[in-house]
Parts: sequence; C-alpha cells; structure tokens
Amino acid sequence: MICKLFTTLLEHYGPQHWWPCQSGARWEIIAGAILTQNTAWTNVEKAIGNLLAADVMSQQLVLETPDAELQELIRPAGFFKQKCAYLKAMAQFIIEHESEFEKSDDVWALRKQLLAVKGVGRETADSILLYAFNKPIFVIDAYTRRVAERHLDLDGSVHYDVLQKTFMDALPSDVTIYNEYHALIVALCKESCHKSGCGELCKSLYEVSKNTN
DNA sequence: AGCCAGGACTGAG
DNA sequence: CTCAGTCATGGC
Repeated sequence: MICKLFTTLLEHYGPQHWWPCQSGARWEIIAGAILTQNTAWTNVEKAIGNLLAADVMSQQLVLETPDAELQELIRPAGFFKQKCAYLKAMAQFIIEHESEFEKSDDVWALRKQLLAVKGVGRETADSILLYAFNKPIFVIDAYTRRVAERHLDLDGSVHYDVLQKTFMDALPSDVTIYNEYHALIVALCKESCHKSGCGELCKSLYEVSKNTN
C-alpha cells in the first residue's frame, strides 16, 4: 500500500522537487526547517525574505547578528525568541560539522548528532538530513500522520520512529523517493484542504486503500 | 473571535 | 515514558 500510494501520487501530481527554497543555499533549507516548526509556511517565507533582504542568510552572518536584530527579522515566523537561539545553535553546529556531514554515509549517527543540537527534534533533524544533505531518511510530519490514517489504514498516533520505520521498511532506501514522497504527501494535504470534489485522484486513492499490503 | 499551522523544550507524575 | 503547558505570528 505504501508503494502504491507513492506511484499514485507521483502519477497525479508529478515530481515536486522539494524543498521550497528561494536562494538555493543549503543554509536556507536548514533555517527553513527550524523556522517552520509548528508554523504556517507563508509566515516562514516572510521571515526568510527578511533574512535575504537584510543579507543574513548564512551560518556566519546569523552568528554575527545581535539577538534583537535577528529576532526582528524572523518575527513573522513566530516563537521568535526561541527560534533565534535555535538558529544560532544550529549555525554554530553547521560551521563545525558541515564537511563531516557531506562525507559520512552513516545516516543514523548523523541524526543522533543533530538531535543533540538545541531546538532540533526528530522531524527537523530528518528534514535537514534529507533535504539539505541528501541522506536517505524518511520524514514524518503532521501531514504524513494524517495521510497514514486516512489513506493507508495505519495508526497515525504511533511514536515517530515507529511510523518512520514502517515507511522505510516498505520503500527502497533512496533519497529521491523519500524526498518526493514527503513532498507529494504535502501536495495532497494542501489540495484537499481547499477542494472537496477531487474526481480521478479520489478514485485512485480508493484503489490504493483497497489493497491489503 | 477563535483556531490552527510542515515542533521542541521543560517539568510533573 | 507520557502529558500538559509554553512559546507567537498571520490567515481564515
């Protein structure tokens, strides 16, 4: 079912090419992953726009910027005091470990390191690994849990690592597939929020949920 | 007017 | 380990 849902969504929406990124810089992806914590992406875009306009879009520049100034720039993304501290902690970490992250293939060891950074939980760590460093790890978020319940007949409330393992066991270990799958899940959720009748896609999704593996 | 969004930290039990 | 409380803005 997990594989079938992927091919169905890919057929319907086509490749998504995530992560949404204005500058193409790795740090923008990392910063976005932190700024979007429990926050609508439209608000994150404003904060990122501010950072770009103020020329503060890099690890070094973030560390050089005083807290009060940085907080003002990221204010639209909410939780701005926390996220200011989180961004600085992450900036320091990336400066120290970026080359190591580029080289290493031990995804789980890298993940463990990221989780030790203040402000980085499982979803943020996995988003950074997958979208900023192209490591094969599957991202679980609120959308994934909804889709798992709604279309895959899974318990969406299970522990993060359990649901992640369910997806990763069912799929080949492939960066492109993990990347696209998560993006397609988001595409599905965003669209069905605004549209009720969905025609062909609904029929295809129904076919997916009839399969029992 | 409220409710919620692509979470994570902290303290309590 | 599970659970509520906290952090904050903008859109609907």
